[in-house]
Amino acid sequence: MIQKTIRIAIVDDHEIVIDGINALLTNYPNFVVVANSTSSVKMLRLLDEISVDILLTDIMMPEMNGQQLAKKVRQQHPEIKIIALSMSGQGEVVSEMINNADISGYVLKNIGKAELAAAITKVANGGIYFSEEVIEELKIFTAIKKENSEINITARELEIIQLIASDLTSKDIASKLFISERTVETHRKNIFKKTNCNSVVGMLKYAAEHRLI
Amino acid sequence: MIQKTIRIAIVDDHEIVIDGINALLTNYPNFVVVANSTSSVKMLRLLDEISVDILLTDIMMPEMNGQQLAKKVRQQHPEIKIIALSMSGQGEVVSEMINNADISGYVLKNIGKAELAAAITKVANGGIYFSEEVIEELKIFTAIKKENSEINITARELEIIQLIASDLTSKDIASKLFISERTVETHRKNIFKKTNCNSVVGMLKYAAEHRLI
DNA sequence: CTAAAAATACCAACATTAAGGTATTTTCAT
DNA sequence: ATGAAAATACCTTAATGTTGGTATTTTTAG
Repeated sequence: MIQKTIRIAIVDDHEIVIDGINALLTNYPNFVVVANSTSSVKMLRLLDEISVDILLTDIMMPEMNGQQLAKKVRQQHPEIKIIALSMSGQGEVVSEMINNADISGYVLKNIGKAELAAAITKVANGGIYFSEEVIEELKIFTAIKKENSEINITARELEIIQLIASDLTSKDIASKLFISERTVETHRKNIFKKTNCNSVVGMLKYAAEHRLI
Repeated sequence: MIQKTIRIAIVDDHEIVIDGINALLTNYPNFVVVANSTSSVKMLRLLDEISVDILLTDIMMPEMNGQQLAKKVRQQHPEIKIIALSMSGQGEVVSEMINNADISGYVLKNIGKAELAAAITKVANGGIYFSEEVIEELKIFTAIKKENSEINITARELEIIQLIASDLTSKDIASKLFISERTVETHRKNIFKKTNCNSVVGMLKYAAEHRLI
């Protein structure tokens, strides 16, 4: 298999990480890093001028985060393949990146030389690459999502949950939503039944676990 | 000022970061990186064999975290100066590192070449170096600590708070602690008064803000 | 040792919540 | 337009929580 040169751009708000990736990639002659930036905004401008095959981007960054950057890049430069390179790999973020920013890969920063090279090569050849841990997180997130949709908390109930979580009494909630206290009580009751709880604390835990608050 | 060579060891569970720091430091001829490891346990063994002036260590690591490593290094090699290099710089961790592991510096990973070099030089010459952001976090943490000590939640009350937070009723707590329900109610009352709350949710928020749970 | 702080326990009275109902009105998709 | 789902509202009873007390024992610091 003939390997043509793969042009890589790197965005990460930590200079150390950029230097690290560069150092990792110098061992591979068919990779060439053509752009580096600690600012996602600057990178977006750079991509208008430079021809790039693969964008390696961090997720948590100031100004513009990885999700926003990825979406813009997909719009403005659909030929560029994106690999997210993050510390955590939270299922929610991964899911959003896949569904809304159409990324081709997602790896964690504890990645080694060989794995990173493999990921880049695979994505450059039109494939996808997701680290083991990322896939795990995604599975967990998908399971939570599924459970949420099965339990089917209505929008109004969600609103009530969030108001309870912000320390309002039933009376407060009733007057805030211009409904009767009885109604709030009914919603409470239904929420408790649906979430299988018998106290506010339990409900809040449920809500936190299911990313409702 | 004559600069003698400074021997540096680097521990970070992310290969990328190690490579990055190495890359940053190659510009400075009086720094020499004598040891690298992605494992804190391995680094501890390495330090028995190699002579090192400065240990740059991550905080969040598997097996043995930065705090534990720093404490052991202080005991076994008191001549080695330690600089923590972390993503977040949470006040609590910083405080613990200073008070229990006697570190000489704490910088964040968004640090640039010049600042890292300055930090290492300063510490190598017997000084200390803490990033601006770290000092800020430390101030916030100290303020919370002070507020905590002023409000003076007793150990028993803290225990009750944590049991409430884990979704136990007063009755449950009473039987768990082998005390009367009345006593639990009294503790509850006192906690609410001290924290200026009038609901469990408010109390939990207070507890979360003040790092009690 | 002693005084202060903390933990313990109880009472009364009122407020709120939980859990069981039933039932009407809106909203929304077919 | 119509039937199902959601939101609305009310009732009752038992349980739990809140708030005001008082008071004894244990621990701890000076």
